[in-house]
Order: sequence, then C-alpha cells, then structure tokens
Amino acid sequence: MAREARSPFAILGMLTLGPMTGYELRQRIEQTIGHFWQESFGQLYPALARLEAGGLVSLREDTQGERARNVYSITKKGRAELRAWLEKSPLRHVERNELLLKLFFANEVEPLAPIAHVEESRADAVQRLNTVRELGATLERDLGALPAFDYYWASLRYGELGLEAHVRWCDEVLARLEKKRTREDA
Amino acid sequence: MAREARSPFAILGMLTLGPMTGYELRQRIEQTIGHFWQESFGQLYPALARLEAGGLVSLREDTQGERARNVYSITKKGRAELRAWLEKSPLRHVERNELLLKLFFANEVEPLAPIAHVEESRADAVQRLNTVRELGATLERDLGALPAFDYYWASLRYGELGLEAHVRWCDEVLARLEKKRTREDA
DNA sequence: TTTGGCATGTAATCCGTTACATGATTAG
DNA sequence: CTAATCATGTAACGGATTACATGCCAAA
Repeated sequence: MAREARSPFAILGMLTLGPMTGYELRQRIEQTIGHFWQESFGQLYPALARLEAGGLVSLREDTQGERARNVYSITKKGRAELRAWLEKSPLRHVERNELLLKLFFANEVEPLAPIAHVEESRADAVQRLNTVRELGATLERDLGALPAFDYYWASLRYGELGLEAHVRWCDEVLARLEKKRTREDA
Repeated sequence: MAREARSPFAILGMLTLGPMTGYELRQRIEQTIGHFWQESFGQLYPALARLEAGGLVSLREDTQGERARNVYSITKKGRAELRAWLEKSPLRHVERNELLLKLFFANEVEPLAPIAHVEESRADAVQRLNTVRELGATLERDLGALPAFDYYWASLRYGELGLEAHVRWCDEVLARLEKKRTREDA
C-alpha cells in the first residue's frame, strides 16, 4: 500500500555520478535537484541501509582518513533497477497547494490577508527566478558539453518557465484583488 | 514535529459552504478544489472525529432518511480557527517532481524513454487545460456575481497559466531531445 | 437481480520532518 | 579556543494514500 518509495531511486540516481557518503548525498541532492527534490537524513540513512541489504548499493568503510566514512557505490543490480524505474511512466498526482487553498476560502477574512500572501509569494518567486537564471548560465558554461546537459537544462528551464508563469499569475490576481478592495471600501 | 496538519482546515473551509457528510465533503472537494487539493476517506473520517472532539465542528446524526448519515457543521470556534489559519502566511515547501527526477538521470537510458514521458505529460496537460478553460466559462456564468468569485477565479487562472507554461516547456524539451536523438543516431 | 452510488470506517504502509544524540576535524 | 563543518545514525510524530471491510438503497 501507499505510494511506491522514490527516495531509493533518487539515491541510486545520485550514485551514478560517483561513490558518495550519506552526508555528501544530501549535499549534492541539495545542489543539483534541490529545486524539485529534497531528502533529509531521516530518509537517507535508513534508505541506504535497505539498499545495501538488497544489494543495490555496496558499502566501503573508509577508515584511512582516520574518521569513519561509509562510502556507497551503485552496483550492477542497482543500476539495472534504476534504469527500469527511469523507463516507467511517472504517475501524475495532484500537488497540494496551500496558497490556493487559503485563497479559495479567503472570503472568510479581510482581503488584505490574501493580498499579502500573494505579494509574498511573488517576491519569493522573483528571487528564485534570479537564482535559476544564474544557475542556467553557470551550467551552460561548465557542463554544456556533457551528453547529459540537455537533461540538466530541462530541469532548470522547467523552473524558469514555471516561475515566470507564477509571477504573471500573482500580478493578475493582485490587480483583481486591489480593484475588489477599493470597490468594497466605497 | 512533522508538518502542521492542513486537512482539518480544508475540511473547515468546505463546511463554510454548508453542512455536509464526510462522503459529500469528499465529493465537493473533488469538484471544487480538486485540481490542487485532494482528501481521501482515510484522512477525512479520522479528521472529522478529531475536529468534533475539539469542538470545531458539530455532528448531527440524521436518521430520518432511514439511513445513518453523519452531517457535520462548522462551529463558531471552528470558524475562528479557520480564519486565524487563513491569515497566516503559507509556508513554501519544495514539491517533489518525479518527471523532472526521471529526466535528470535520463542519460542512464535510451532517449526514447524520457521523450515518451514528456509527450505523455504534454498530452495530459493539454487535456486538463481544456477542462480548466471550460470550467472557467461555466464559473463566470454561474457564480460571477458572488463576492467570492475573484478567489475562485484565481485558482482556475493559476491552473490555466501553469498548464500553458507546462505545455510550452514540453515543446521546448521535445525539440531539444529530438535534435539530440538524431545527432546521436548519426 | 445486479450494478452503481451513498455512506462510514479501519489497517497497513510508507512519506517526511524535526529533534535528539554523538563525536571528530578543521579553520579562524 | 571555539565555531562551523563533516559524519552517522535513531526516535517520535504526524501526514497521506491505498486497500480492505461492510452494508444500504435505488435504478435499470
């Protein structure tokens, strides 16, 4: 029951980039796919243990640096399972949107509240849009020649187009709500 | 620990539209906010029981129709808590995106797989875009005069702009991946 | 009579965050 | 010396979906 676990596949995917510790996994996930995928230690370490038990990753305990480090690598079996998963169609599921939920029932409160929510959301989106655009420039410069570049580009372009649309939506909604507010104040 | 529960507020919000059974709640949620918010019975019934225990909703057992129906209404206390929640800024959190995850590691598989995923996603978005636009027309005709109309409109407009952006993204990605495929076949 | 809709709920399982707990190394 | 970073884990808690379980009523 429940949804199929996807954290293990995110881990296997990251391990195709090279062997890593759990700690490094968390960092690299944050740096690369962090805009649309996050993992916490509470997920990572137990998931790694299960993957190792299933033979999808192998563990090398690294003691040469004096400090204990558990370095994980993807195995042949792990790579095969990852590929099979990558080829399966992703199932769409409805993302809960708390901002929209608060807006939908906003007639219960003064218009100033939803207006503030949308303004905050807009500011946040503008800021993230800048980050995404900067990241896009760096990525093209540094990794533009890699075969995987098109796929990396796709995820950034998703963020860019999505955030642009979000900002436009905020502007349209704010215009309407301001109009509504002056209308009702009169 | 864990995130604040939001299902109870979705329920309270729906109950501002009138008293309802758990079954009706599920239906009306599906019909109205279903594009960005879903609730299953596994959430609804326990949540309703807790809301009643806390005095945020009141229960009237309806036996006049011979069949047992538990009709819930929002109480004054419930409405006050709903309003307080509606005024608080929604916390943004990163939505996991399985399509992007599969694309990000798509270099592990043949390009045909990610192309198929994006094509499916595009078809799905186009279909939902049609639905949203039809819904928008009906909404304006039927509820255009309500004070809450602007808020209902906002949620539909969100879907419309978001889906348009998504379709555009699919087209851009497909163009790139097709180019990549012919390049690599040569 | 059988299918579909109305209606209520529980159980299993996994998702996911936050807090707790511990300790070594490194840079300022 | 001390703060930040590296590093590994567990515990607690609640969120959320899916499947299971049950049964009535109405319409075809």
